[in-house]
Amino acid sequence: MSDVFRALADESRRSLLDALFARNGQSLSEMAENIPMSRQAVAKHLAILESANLVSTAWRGREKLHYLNPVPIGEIVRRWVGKFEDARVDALTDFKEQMETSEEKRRA
Amino acid sequence: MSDVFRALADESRRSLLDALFARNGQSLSEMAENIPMSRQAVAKHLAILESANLVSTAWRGREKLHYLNPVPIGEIVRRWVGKFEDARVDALTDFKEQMETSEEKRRA
DNA sequence: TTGACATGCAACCATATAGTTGCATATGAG
DNA sequence: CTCATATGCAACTATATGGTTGCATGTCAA
Repeated sequence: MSDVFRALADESRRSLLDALFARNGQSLSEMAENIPMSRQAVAKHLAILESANLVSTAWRGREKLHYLNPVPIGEIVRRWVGKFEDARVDALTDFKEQMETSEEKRRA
Repeated sequence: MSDVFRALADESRRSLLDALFARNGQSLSEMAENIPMSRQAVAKHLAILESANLVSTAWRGREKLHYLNPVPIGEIVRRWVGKFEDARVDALTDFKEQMETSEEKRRA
């Protein structure tokens, strides 16, 4: 999971995911053409996304095709983000109560 | 949004969020006691979380209390992650179709 | 007032990260 | 076969990041 968060932390990588979202199954050089970065840099980013399981790859001849794999993102949402989402109301309630308490203290 | 992703990328920061989830409204030194890191390092992490709007703070006397703010996480889920989640079936379908196509090519 | 406690600020360090360039290798086309 | 294309690998650089220590500032309590 840590790999997924770190992979998503970089803007370039997120735009690569966006590019695959717009058109799935692109080759490396194809993706490198549409981003102001060297092919090698793009290859590194894609390798990171691949090792985080956010993209899957398949060779077709000498081309390496890249496919979006949204499953890990969904897992993160369910396992980790969902926890905090559920806590929303309680957290805000706690916060307000705390503010009121300290307000009383201040006045006292 | 970029700030949120980068804030969540670090394991230490995620465990700080976990700590606040376990008990909301902790002070800096309180949080620093429960993590093998200097108080100053924890302060930096909390500042990053605060500027990403993942935690809110309130002063009570000389203590700075930290509160979980799950709203940005929810927004990211809806605006960005949700997009890829919705694409799941299509992406996998595209992938399979592509695999079959290349398989046919290979056999031909 | 004085001292202890909570936080802030700044300098510094080691390593990780994002990017580059150059060259090697493999595959498809003519 | 030969050449252009697609990717991989490796070395190198600059900057970002996560951490440290030391000292300054501010607030509560005796």
